[in-house]
Amino acid sequence: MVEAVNRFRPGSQQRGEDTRRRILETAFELFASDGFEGASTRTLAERAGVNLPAIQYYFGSKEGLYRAVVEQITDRMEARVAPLAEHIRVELDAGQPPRRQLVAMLCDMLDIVISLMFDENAPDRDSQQKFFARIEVEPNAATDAMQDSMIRHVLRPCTAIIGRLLDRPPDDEQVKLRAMMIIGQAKIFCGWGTSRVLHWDTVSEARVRAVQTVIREHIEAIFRSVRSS
Amino acid sequence: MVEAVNRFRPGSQQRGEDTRRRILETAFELFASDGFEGASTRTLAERAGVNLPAIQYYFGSKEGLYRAVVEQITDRMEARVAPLAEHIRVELDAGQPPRRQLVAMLCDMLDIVISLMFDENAPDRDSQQKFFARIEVEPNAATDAMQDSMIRHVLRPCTAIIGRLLDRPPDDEQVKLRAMMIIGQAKIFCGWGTSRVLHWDTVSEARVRAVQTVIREHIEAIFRSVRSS
DNA sequence: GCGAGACTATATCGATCGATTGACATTATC
DNA sequence: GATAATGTCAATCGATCGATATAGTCTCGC
Repeated sequence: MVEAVNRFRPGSQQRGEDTRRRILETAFELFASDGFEGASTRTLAERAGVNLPAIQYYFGSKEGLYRAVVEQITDRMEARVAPLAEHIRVELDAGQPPRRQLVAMLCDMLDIVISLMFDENAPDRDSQQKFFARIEVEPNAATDAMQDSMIRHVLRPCTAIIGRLLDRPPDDEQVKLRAMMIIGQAKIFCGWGTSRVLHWDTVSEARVRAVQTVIREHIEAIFRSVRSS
Repeated sequence: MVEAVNRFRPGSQQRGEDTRRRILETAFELFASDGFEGASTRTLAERAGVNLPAIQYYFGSKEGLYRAVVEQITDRMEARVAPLAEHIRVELDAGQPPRRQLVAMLCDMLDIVISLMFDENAPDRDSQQKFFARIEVEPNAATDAMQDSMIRHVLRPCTAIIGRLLDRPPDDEQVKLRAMMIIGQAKIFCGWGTSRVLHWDTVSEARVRAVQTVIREHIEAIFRSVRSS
C-alpha cells in the first residue's frame, strides 16, 4: 500500500482553522465540566456550532480530541513553568545556594503554580481548574503524560530545593512528603476552593496576590523551623 | 391512589441483605475508579455476582445506588471527625484557649483527616482516595451534601481555630485561605500522591504516622511565625 | 472557469446504556 | 402445606452514544 504524498491537512485553510480552534475551545470547557465520558460529541458539536462529523474530521476521534485538549493545557503549563525550573536546575548544579535563595526559588515556583490555577484574565479559568482536578480521576495515556510533565517541571524542582534545605537526598521520603504537601496548598484551589468556600465569582489580581502572599509566609515559616536534623 | 400499608422492604431478609451489601461494596469500588457515568450497571452487576435488575430492585436506580454509596462514605467520615469537631466547638465556646492548645487541636483534626485518607487496614483504601478526589469533579445532589458535611465538620472547626490564632473573625478571607491551604496539605494525597510519586503499594502504619508528623511540624511552624497582625 | 482538494451537511449504522417486563424460585407466616 | 411476601432470573425496550457513508458546498491554483 503506497502512502499518498499530498495527504489532506485538516485546518490548513482559513475556514478550517477557525472551526478546529472552536471545537478545541468548546471541548476544553465541556471535558472540564462533564468529563470524557460525560461529554457527548453531539452536545459538543452543537455548542461549538459545527457538524457532528467535524470532530472525526479534525481530530480523528473523540479520544484524539481529548488528547489535543490535554496537550494544549500541558504545553501552556510547561511554557509558564519551564523557565523557572531550568533556572533552579542551573542554580543547584552550580553549588549550594544560600538558604534564603533556596526558599525564594521555592516560593517563586509556587507563585507560578498559583497564577496557573487562577489564570489571570483568562475566560476559561474555571475550566482550567476543573480540568486540573479531573486528571486525577481520569487515567489516560494523555493525562498520564500531563502528570509526568507536572512531576518533572514542578514537583522535581521542589524536591530538589527541599532536599538541599533539609540536607537530604531529593528522593528521600520525607523530602517528597514535604514537597507534595507544599504543592497541595496550591492544588487545593482546584476543587471546592473558589466556588464553595471562598465565594469568588470574580478573581481579582489582588486576590491572587493574597493567595501567593499567604503561601509564601507558610513556606518561609516551615523552613525557618524545619532544618536539617 | 391509596398507598399500600405493608410496603416491601428490599434487604429486610438475610439473603437480600447480603446481596444489597455486595452491590454497595462493588459500586463503591467501581464508582471510585470509573466514575458515575463510566461505571455501567452491567459490569457492576457482573462483578458483584448479581443480576442486572437487582440494582433497581434494591436501590431504585443507578443514581439511587450512587446516593447510597456517597451517604455511606459521608457517614463513615462524620463518625470519625464529629467527636473532635464537637470538642473544638466546646473548647472555643468556653473562652480563649492557650495558643499551644489551639495548635494542638488543629493538628489533631489534620491527624484524623490523614488517617481517613490512608484508612488503615481497610481493603478499600484506594477506592476511598479515588472517591474523595471524584467528588470535586462530579457535582451532584449527593456529593454536594458530602462536601457540605466536610466543610461543616472539618473546614469550619479549622477556620474557627485559625481565627483565634490570628485574632481575626472566622469568616475572614485570610483565615479561610490558611485553613484551605493547611487542609490541602492532606488532600493532596487523594490524587497522584501515593501511587505515582511516593511508590506506596502498601501503606504501613509507620508511613501514616510519618505523614502526620510532617504535617504537624508544618502547622506548628506556620503558627509559630504567623501571628496576629 | 474549471477541476482538485478542503470543508460541511444529512442520514444512518452498530453498540451500549439504564430501565422494565413478566415469569420463576425461595422464604416466612399462619 | 397453602399463601403471600421477598428475592432472582432471562429477555427486551427505547434512548443515546461514537463513528461512518455519502453527497453536497466552498476555495484556491492554474
